[in-house]
Amino acid sequence: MVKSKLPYVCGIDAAIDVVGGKWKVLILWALDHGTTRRFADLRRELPGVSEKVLIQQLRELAADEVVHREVFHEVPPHVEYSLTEFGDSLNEALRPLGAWGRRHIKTIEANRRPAEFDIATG
Amino acid sequence: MVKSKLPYVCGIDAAIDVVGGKWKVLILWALDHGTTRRFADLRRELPGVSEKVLIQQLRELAADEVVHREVFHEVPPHVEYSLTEFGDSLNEALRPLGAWGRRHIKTIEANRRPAEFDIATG
DNA sequence: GACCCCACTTACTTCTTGGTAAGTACCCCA
DNA sequence: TGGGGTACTTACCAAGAAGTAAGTGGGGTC
Repeated sequence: MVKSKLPYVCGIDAAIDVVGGKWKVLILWALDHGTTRRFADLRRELPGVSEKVLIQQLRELAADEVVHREVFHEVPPHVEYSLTEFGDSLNEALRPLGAWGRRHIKTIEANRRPAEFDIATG
Repeated sequence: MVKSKLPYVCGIDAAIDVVGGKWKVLILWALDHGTTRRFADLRRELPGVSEKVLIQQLRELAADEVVHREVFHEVPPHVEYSLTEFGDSLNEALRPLGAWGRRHIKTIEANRRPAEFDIATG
């Protein structure tokens, strides 16, 4: 995702900057409805993400105050990730866009791979 | 902007793929409310965009059936860009996200430049 | 004839993002 | 003592998105 230059010229610009990483909306989705997840849980829920990138995006979301990171100093210690209220409001704002994408996902995919076939290649 | 791998795992993934270029939401905004614009108009309305990137993003939006490109074979010939109905529905779906970004733009900007000052540097 | 506008196209470079793979440090269990 | 789990960090590399700059080919204007 391409970062917009600051200052943002409009709200969408800013919002997409927050949400534009390859795995960020998926992380937001995984933490929806007040869900709490550990680092290793998220790894398992996002097949294909590397540890490096997952941490990177979690840190960025935390820096944006969208995700809350809490360390539990128990034995053994662990870390829990959840949405902040701010993150929750972001997820709400994303819902119409998600619905649009879901509604048109076939069209979008088709336009994105004009060289491929939808039928099985023999 | 980072492209998601196909097939998309959720609608947001797909939508952000359509809208994720650096200038795309700005183009969508410029063409909002049935507005029609020429290439040169858009260049002027998006200060900082290069011709190469503007055309590239217009072509991608057209390939996604979000933007309509019409050539007028008059003398002199020219080209007009406008939103399709599909693009219009996308803009509608983007509005809540835009409102969220606008509401929190100060917070987002502040979190995005922790090393800079908001007061003028002397 | 020189210059501007329109709508691009092309070649080259840089910068950012993400991916790969390995290492760290600590704990528990058998 | 070897293996597994937790939560990272680090270094290196590749792909792609965007930026720069120049060229194209038409027309119209002074």
